[in-house]
Amino acid sequence: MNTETGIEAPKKSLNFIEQIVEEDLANGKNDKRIQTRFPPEPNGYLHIGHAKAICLDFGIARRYGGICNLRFDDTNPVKEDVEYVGSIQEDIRWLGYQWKNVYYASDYFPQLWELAVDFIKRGLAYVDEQSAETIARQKGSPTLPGTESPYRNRPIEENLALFEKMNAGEIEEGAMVLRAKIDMASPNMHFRDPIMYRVIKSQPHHRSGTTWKAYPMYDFAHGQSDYFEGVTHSLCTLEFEVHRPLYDWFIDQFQNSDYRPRQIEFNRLNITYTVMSKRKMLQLVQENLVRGWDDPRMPTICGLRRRGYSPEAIHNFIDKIGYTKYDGVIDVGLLEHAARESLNKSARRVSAVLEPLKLIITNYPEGQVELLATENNPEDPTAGTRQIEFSRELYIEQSDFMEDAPKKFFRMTPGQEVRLKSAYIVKCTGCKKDADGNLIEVYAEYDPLSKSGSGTPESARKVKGTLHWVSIAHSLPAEVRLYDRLFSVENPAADTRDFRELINPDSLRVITGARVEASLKNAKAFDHFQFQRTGYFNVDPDSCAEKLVFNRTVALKDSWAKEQKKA
RNA sequence: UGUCCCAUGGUGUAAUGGUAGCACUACAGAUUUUGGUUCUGCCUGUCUAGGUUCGAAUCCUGGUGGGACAACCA
Repeated sequence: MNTETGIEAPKKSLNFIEQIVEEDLANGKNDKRIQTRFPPEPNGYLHIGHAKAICLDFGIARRYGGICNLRFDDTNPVKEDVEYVGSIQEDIRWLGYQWKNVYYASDYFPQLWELAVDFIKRGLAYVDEQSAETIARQKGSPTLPGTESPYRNRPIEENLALFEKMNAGEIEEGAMVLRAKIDMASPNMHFRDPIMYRVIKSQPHHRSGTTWKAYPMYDFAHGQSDYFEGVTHSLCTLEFEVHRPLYDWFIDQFQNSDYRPRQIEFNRLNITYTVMSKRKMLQLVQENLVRGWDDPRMPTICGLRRRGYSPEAIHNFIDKIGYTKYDGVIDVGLLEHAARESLNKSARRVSAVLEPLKLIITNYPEGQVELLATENNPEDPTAGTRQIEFSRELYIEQSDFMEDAPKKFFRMTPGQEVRLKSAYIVKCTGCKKDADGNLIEVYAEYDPLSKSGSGTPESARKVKGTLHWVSIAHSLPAEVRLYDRLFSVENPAADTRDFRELINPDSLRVITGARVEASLKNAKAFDHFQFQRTGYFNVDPDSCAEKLVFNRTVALKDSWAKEQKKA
């Protein structure tokens, strides 16, 4: 998949929604028009679950030559904020999609009002002035029918007058609502005279200000908005399945042509070791349990972006998980795999030593500096090479040295040869410790004939291990942030404990003393790299010339670590 | 003692009445100047009981298990 040009990868089989769309097309439904919409409520940042919906909504339109509009579902001024409108648009664009039009449900307030008035005039709606508690009680339960409101058969003129008052500011919040007159005994709870309008006076609307005091509810606004816009396929998640009969009912009351939008529900995205609810994410942010909506541990689009995920990685992931009606939980390993798959092809390989240990090449001339050529990306022949500095004093990774090593330890240990990546083969000769037995430095001798790429028999020698390194004098200090899963249990949502108690205390580990190669000096925010043998990293926006800051997107697979765990 | 939805290896997803396949994971091996990548091999699956059919993962019925619905949220 190429998100830049919008070319989708060829697919072997259709998901159930694509099948419906193709059938509709084959049957000439809606004049063979395909129109979808992405309808976020501007009350939070988009997350990977939204990305799944975005890929479907925009993807269907793109694939079948239709259009997809962005519609902000802003019918509740209490919860919504302009703050989110911009970030939502930015995230959609970043994913590689462009909407045909931007709409706001609030743009339809006049039309919806007219429609509601029409419902009243036709005896399909009434103003109820009971309290929320009373209305809830009368609703019955899923197994018990409800009872009718005493206001249910109010004269039409009275309903019209009260509805006007609701919007004129003459009625207090909670004092009156407009309800559809359907069936209080319906086995579907949503048919028990659902609320169409409520009064909100405490908060101005982010777009319409104080023009309106009565605001439509989701069930009355959403389907009608779809209808006004000409949506043909209204795709949403499974929890709206029970709403569909009501969605259809409202439209049945006024539609006057063959056209009608069709709601289709698919499964929500759940991923192990994270939470996908806006409410919980908001809590994480507000209670400073993470550093913001774009904290790299968050499953938000901006968090994943800051973490170093590419749009391609997210598309790869979404393609792998598919769309069904089965409500499962995706292994976060699949998301990580998608990141590696994408970054492996694109990330420039660089040397970075996270936990430095001094290595002295005792037979290398003091003061000498050599420039060595090294590949930028072995997976991409067009990526070319660059020069790196080699000298007598280097840093290697602490974990790459062991004084008493097991047989399978193919790294630096006294008496064993290893290759220094793109440089020489060296043989460890010993190490030095302080009075407390702490390792200070390691010594090795290099084989001058073994220079990488020199073509000598010595350079072609088979050596078990290859280590990454940086020249001390030429390396740059850096802060490196290592992330792990935010939660320590697979499914925080299913846990009985408060989700905040389940946060992984080691989800962020900051390394301040890392050393990286000189070529990273001018790396810019969001540039991504592979730190050789370690993982994929990108430059955090906190980074500056004085202090480079990197985020670990995802570690490389590590079969040595696996081996050690077994032991 | 309601309505609606769902059930295929550990996870996710195909097969639309005709050989249960793919991806991830795990495991084993080959290659490798990243213990990465790549390649090969391999384990594991149709919730259950009936029925229809020459033939059922697929259609029907009953069970079992899971989920959604009782906001003046979306």
